[in-house]
Amino acid sequence: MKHAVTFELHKKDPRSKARRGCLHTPHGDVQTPVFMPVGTQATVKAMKPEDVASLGHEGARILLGNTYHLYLRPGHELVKKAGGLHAFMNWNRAILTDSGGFQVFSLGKLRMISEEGVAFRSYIDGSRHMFTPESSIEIQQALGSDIMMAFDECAPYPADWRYVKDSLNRTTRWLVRCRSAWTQREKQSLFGIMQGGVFKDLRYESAMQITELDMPGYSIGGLSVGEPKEIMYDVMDDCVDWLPADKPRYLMGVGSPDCLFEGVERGIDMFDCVLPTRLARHGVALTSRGELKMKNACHFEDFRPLDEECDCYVCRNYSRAYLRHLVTQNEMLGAMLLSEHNLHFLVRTMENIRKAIEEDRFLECKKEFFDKYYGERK
RNA sequence: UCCGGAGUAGCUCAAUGGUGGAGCAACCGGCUGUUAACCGGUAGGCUGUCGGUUCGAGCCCGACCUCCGGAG
Repeated sequence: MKHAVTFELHKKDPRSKARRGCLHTPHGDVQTPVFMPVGTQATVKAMKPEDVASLGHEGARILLGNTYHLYLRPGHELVKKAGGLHAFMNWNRAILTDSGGFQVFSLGKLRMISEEGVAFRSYIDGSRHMFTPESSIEIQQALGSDIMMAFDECAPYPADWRYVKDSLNRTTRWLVRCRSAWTQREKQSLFGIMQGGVFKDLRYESAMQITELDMPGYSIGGLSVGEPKEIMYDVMDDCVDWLPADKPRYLMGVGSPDCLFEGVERGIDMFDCVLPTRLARHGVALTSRGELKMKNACHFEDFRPLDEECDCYVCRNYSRAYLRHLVTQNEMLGAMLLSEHNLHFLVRTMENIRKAIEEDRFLECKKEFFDKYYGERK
């Protein structure tokens, strides 16, 4: 049977594990490596869908939505009545939904994990709920995303070896149940998630278990949860080798511009992260010369654009002085413009990376980026 | 002019006669499968002025200055 989402590998970088490919989805093709903006509550915060669609030169091709949040509000049944998440939020390109697994971890105190699933209380009204692999898939099928994520447990850092081992084994058993509950195979795909914390033997164990299930794609979960970056890079480096080359590899929750380059170099195809939009709402701009904290007084009288090398709508029309004014006054336009710029910056950076891989100069592209990003500010 | 009220951080206000605080603003930092337009830190003061009472006054008393309200 043909899967809803297939991966086509176009090219491999001769001097690193970086690769160039394409995800074919029911809502269009997604060129990889790709950064996926996060739209947890059926919206990329402070952005109109049409503006997300015109980010960079090619536009964002895929977004994230979240099972946990949409289940609680407005409820997946309502989204289904609306015609699915695409119709509900007016986004006709691809959507990937997270399973709610991460919330199991991040909403720590409100949950209770068992073999069956996770009992938790709503952070909104304290009401009691239960997520199981089956219910997570049922919700994601109601949402109608192109790529569903398996229901997993993202172990915290630090966590001891024994706990992580038990956790990853349960996550694999949950994956088997997710796969059985997955019925709309011609419309939706399901990715498995590798866990194992920072323990390489456990990562290997997890990889062997999930790859045996022959999923359409695999993600690396449980990283970027507080461990030092060097450890994350080291673990990731091995994880990728244990995943099949003909399937997409998705590093969940990453990242910052430097992490994107490090991930691509190690063979990651997909990334998502709240960082660019959250930083934007908190007054920080990502630029080719590093982060700019727009609340800082040094931008008061600076009439240059955020990034003189950027061709986004914001940089073509607004000055740092104006953006600082908006941000310090807590005007919503400040969050809107910085969100648009930051997402454009990451989407554009990924476009540059894809082009560099095609031209066999990924490592040069990376060095050039880092020299500027961490070099002297202008 | 008279009566009343009020003067404390840049602003709005706390502080039984016993080491003057908070919120906001300012300045700085943090944020990685969004409970986050959030969280944290730093700085900022001859308590309107001058006298008096008291061991001790932002606080009690007097005068003056300024502002607000009322009356005329």
